[in-house]
Amino acid sequence: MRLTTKGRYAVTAMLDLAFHSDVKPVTLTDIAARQTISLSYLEQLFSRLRRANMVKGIRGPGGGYTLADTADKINIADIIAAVDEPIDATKCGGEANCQKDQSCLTHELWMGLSDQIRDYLKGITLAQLLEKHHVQTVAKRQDQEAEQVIEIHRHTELLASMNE
Amino acid sequence: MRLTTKGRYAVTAMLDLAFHSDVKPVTLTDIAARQTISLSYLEQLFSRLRRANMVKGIRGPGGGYTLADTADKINIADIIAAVDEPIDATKCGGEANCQKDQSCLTHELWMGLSDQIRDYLKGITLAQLLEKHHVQTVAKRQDQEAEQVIEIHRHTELLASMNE
DNA sequence: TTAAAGTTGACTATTTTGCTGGGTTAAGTA
DNA sequence: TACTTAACCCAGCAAAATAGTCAACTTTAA
Repeated sequence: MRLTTKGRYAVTAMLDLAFHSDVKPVTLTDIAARQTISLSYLEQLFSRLRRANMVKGIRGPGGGYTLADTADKINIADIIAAVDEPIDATKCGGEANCQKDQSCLTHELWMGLSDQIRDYLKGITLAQLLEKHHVQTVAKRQDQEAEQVIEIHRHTELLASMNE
Repeated sequence: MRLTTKGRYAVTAMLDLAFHSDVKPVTLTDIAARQTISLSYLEQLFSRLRRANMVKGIRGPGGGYTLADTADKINIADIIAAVDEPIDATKCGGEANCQKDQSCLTHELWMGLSDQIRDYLKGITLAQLLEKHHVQTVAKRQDQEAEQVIEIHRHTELLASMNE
């Protein structure tokens, strides 16, 4: 279990999704605007999230992403695991330096600790995070911000189409 | 609080140190041999650990490193914090993208989670890890292995000196 | 004094991050 | 049917982090 900015992005995006996907699918473009994450990077992350069956992609107009399950059944550990490479057998597995399994056992020590953190994060769901008060206030604020951005975007598009 | 291989190396090395430093200071060379971590990388890590007052360096022959405090007073969170860069103000702090503090509040959500993990790891000490049975068995096995390596090392040195 | 050990800094290679930009494909809508 | 909107899928790239190398220097026990 690693904890990096990549995982943070994924959790943030999933939380945004959980907050907005009740009514209709949410486009990555919207999430990108609200959370100021690049669209292409979001695509990469959601590609993994989709393959891990955390979200469902719906194509075409009116499409977007929805959670594959209810928010109370999606935990943080699974989100992070979905976007992170498994650290698979870093030096072990093969013969490499590790003579037989000796050095690998050292890793197991860390893994034990790592497992405990994983268990801890498994106990936290998106639903629990949504309940937090400040998450709601921030999300609402971001909605308002994003509307302005989309407004400007539409305006720009309009001007562009007039110049053609 | 990030969790990467860097932090894992540091925790592993500190645990090795805690296990061996009762009698006399432990050299990085020994830790490197036992834990198969490159000596130079260990030097970098211990440079930070020393500046964070986690360990004491003792120079000269018979020198090495010892814990700066007893094993029951050194927790995992502090070890990781010592070797990791603080993620200081990634995008926030300055004006950058974050309009005023809006986006920064999103980070606070994650930081809350991050703080909880930190608190959790603060509750785990080196002494607690040492008590675990399999840690002791592995450590002993590594001692035996390392002796063989040192044996071979001495043998090679001897041959080298004979060729001069 | 001298050699063993720690200490420091600069430098390199590799991997991971985060991102850009180019497409293709599926599904609604005019 | 044509067009649009979105997901999906690549290939590559720059910056950062990771992991390690090398060389010089300092301290101190023997």
